[in-house]
Amino acid sequence: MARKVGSHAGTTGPRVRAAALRLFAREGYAAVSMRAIAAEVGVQAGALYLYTPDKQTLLFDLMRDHLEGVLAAWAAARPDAAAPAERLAAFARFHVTHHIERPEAVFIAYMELRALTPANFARIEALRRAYEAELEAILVDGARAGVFRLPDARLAARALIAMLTGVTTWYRAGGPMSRSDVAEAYAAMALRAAGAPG
Amino acid sequence: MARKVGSHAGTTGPRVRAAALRLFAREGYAAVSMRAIAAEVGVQAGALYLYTPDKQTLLFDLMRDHLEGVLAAWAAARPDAAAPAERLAAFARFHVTHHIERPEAVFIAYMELRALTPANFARIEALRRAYEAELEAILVDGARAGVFRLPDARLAARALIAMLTGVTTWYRAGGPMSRSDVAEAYAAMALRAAGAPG
DNA sequence: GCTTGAACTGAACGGGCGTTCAGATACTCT
DNA sequence: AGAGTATCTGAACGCCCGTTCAGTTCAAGC
Repeated sequence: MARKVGSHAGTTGPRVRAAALRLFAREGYAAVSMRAIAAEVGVQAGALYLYTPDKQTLLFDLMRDHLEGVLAAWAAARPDAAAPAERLAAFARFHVTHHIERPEAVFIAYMELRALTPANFARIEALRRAYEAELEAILVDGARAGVFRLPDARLAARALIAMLTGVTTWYRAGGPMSRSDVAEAYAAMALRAAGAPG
Repeated sequence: MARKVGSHAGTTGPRVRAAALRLFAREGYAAVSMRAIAAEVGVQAGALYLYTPDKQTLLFDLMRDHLEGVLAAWAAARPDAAAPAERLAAFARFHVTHHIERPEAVFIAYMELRALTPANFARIEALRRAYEAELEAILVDGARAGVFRLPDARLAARALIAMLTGVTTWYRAGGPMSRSDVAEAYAAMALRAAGAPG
């Protein structure tokens, strides 16, 4: 037996990545075998190697795609001309709504860093720092303008990102709060944490 | 060859747990073999089974000890009679200073939940909820007294714990900030995020 | 100093791992 | 219709996994 009916790289490739995303998030990279991913797709393990050179690259590609997606989406949503408080609120709302929609990718990007080879880790870290720098720039601008009261912009950026990202650990669709309710609540807390007046 | 010179269960047992803690934190539970832990201790893999019934229990014990330690330390430090704002500041300072000292245990307790069997997971989750409830009670008291402005106490408790725990992902001893500097900065942000006046 | 039991070794168990590859089949293009 | 190629199978490679256990050695108590 060999090629399957209806098989097509254009559909199998995405299904491989989707299965890997789901399984890596649920069980962890090290605990997921290529055979398990293949079974989820409905294929033998060897077939996966038509779509990724190896397991490590599969993980790396998922992380890179996620982080590049976050950066691109923020670049498109970013209100450049607004005042710092408005920019911070926009960032918080964006971060929560974007992350709440893709908890699996978020989980992987933050938890499987240690599973990356050093070279791949460096590339992912650079993307993470670039995103963190976006928030830090807002905080620095606001502190300079005297509208934020912060102990330290770098520390505050890290604290706020941790707070905002934490939403993915508990939010489940179908609960009492809508996504925009949650985003608004987090944005209000972020503004207050930054010492914005109001 | 068999028993080693100077061997003693009173020293090997703790060394097994210490090695497991370090390796689980660095590589992840699934990626660490019993043979790797044994090598770290300077022993053969079979000897580990004098100190733990199996690998799963080793992980569970590390998590339980950590969480019970957090709860006990907070129970000892907790200022019961103080006003909500002072209690929140105390909680934030305690959480940051306690967690900053044991980043490996914190990492494991938050990242390896998925590696637990369902029964063990339930027991660990109960401890985590008990700790979260401590913070939530402070927030509820403060909101009732009108001294905090919160969207939702449960959401705020989760957001604040995520923010405070995030310190372990970046703080390294020997940096420009002392541990108490960091704890103070986080406590100030937590108070502001809760809407405390000042 | 001898005995006894605690501490540990080294080998083995069955099984799963990531990856490769020759061969078989289904689709596509002419 | 036939050729060529993209897609997938199934078996195999060497290696590592968690756990068990008979046997060996050290340390402690009499």
